[in-house]
Amino acid sequence: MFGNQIKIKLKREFFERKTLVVARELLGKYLIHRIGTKIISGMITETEAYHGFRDLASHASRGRTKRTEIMFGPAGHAYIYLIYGMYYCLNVVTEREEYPAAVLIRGVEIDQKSNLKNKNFKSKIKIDGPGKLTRHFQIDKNLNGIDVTASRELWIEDRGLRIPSRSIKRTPRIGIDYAGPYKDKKWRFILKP
DNA sequence: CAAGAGATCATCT
DNA sequence: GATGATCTCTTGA
Repeated sequence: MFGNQIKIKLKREFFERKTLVVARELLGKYLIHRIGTKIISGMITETEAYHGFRDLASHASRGRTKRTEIMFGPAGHAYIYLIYGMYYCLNVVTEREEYPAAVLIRGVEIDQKSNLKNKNFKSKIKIDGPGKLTRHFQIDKNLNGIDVTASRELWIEDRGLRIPSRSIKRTPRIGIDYAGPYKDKKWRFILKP
């Protein structure tokens, strides 16, 4: 049986809000990638917000280009790009059209079942880092631009978890030392273990 | 443990 | 031609 677990695909309105709110509220939601009959899923534990024209850490601060176009588009679409020649990063676009913003999904926790001598063990495994995450989820450029609120391939679910604010940590974002006054903004959200 | 470097390429100058 | 919203491995204290 499937039990009575709530599973609600996040709608566009969820992503049309302020980027910092979306980044905060994505913690505890479930990222799902379906490849044929195979499902890869995990609970989101770490995000970062990139928003506005001035945020020097955001690709969009360099202007509207072919690559960043998607960040200026409607909320709920995936923004996926290649970084350092070998890793993909998965973002979801937020806020209104024409305002460039997205949330980078940096970490998830997955359930892993291992079978050892006829005994089933369930364990949680953490995947830290956007590059490792996309590698695990088998996400690449082919999914760039996809509408995560309509897709049956890639989406995000609410399974009814409420995350209290005391279990959330905020820190500056990673890998953006060049971002001047924006490098110290606490726009990274982490679900404490 | 911390620090440094290499991998590797789409995107922008 | 330079660089980056990263990761992994190596070196050295």
